[in-house]
Amino acid sequence: MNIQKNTFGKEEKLCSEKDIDSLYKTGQSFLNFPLVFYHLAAEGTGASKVLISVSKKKFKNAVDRNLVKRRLREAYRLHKSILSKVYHLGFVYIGNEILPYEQLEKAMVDGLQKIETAQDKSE
RNA sequence: AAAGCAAGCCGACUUGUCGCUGUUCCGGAUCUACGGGUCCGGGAGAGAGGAAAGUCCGGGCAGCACAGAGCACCGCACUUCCUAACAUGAAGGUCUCAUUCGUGGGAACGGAAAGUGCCACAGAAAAAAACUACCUGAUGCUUCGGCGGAUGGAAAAGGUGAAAAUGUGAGGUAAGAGCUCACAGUUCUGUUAGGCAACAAAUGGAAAGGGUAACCCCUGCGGGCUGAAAAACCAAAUACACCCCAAUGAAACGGCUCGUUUCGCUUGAGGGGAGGGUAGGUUGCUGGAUCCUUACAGUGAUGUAAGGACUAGAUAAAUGACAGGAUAGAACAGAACCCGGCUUACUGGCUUGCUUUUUUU
Repeated sequence: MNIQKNTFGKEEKLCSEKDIDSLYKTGQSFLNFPLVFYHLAAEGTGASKVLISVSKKKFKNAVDRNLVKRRLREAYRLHKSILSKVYHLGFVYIGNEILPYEQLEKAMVDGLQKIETAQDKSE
């Protein structure tokens, strides 16, 4: 059990168009199948903000997109304590099939750890 | 009992842990114009569908447009009814296809006697039909027996075709013909009894030169355009244009003056005001042609009355993850302003009706 609560409220979601633009243009990215991670160190305090994207091209039905997004959100919620700083993050799902939660969780953990080490190096 | 067909209904359970979005209550902090608002913590309770989908029709609602009328364009087209409205709704009629003869499906169901066009192939001819064969038999020729076939008649026969001028029989005729008659069929129409009506039965009269309106067209009825990314409100920084104040000017170089350069003096440095409304926020937004139950009316769609209920309101978009139990890793699938209908997708199950087979009485 973490001391910190594993919440995921509205203030942890990346909504502003400006922030999304800057994340895609100036942020760094890498692939950890089935996810592409975008990350950018954010200023200020508070919680990291997260953007989750599942393409309409890959999943035609809204139900399928929602399922994948929910699983990704759950995986992030349970493992976000890996991050030590404040970031703007973007997760883009590029798989062609709906993967079980176990695989998504593993990919999420690896990805978050990579972000952490990459940011340490750049500083 | 099993199988098949049709119609209708249900559309998924439960325990624990963590988590998400509204509502409401309690406590604390903070702001206040004392109405309340914001934030934090905790409790309670609520939280996707029968199709939420496709966006195919119709309406509410909103904005814009709008004297009136006509044309064009688009849609609809048997009858009556229901409805806020529509029909692709209900009930019925007609035609048509299938049939186990019970019934079920389909209809692109106003007009071809307003006009135009078209009717492949075949056929003489596809709309005012003469090819063969039939009747008539001029002039001419003749061995006086006839030969020949102009002209005209004729839709009865042949063959072609999806379709050839209503069918059969009789009379009639030069040969024929609805030319006449009998029976039958088609269209229009009068009367009588049925039905609100479409229609349909009997009976009388009239007419008949085909199909195609899913070629154009004609007739009748309806339709303003755009959709919640509509619309209303609040509104920071930067930039933009406007108004006001403002001049023997301003800025750069320079320690200062002169000077030089640039800008301004109709085009405005600087200050102020008031705009529009981009990021974002609030309203729209969920109490409604609402849902449930019962009774009554109706064949039915549906309507009326009474009682009860409040039942998502998100904004990158809330229902998930893990572990366990029950046949079990359960189909199609996720609200986005709201409602009525239609269409399409589908797991498992239930109910009703009909048919067939078997068993029992």
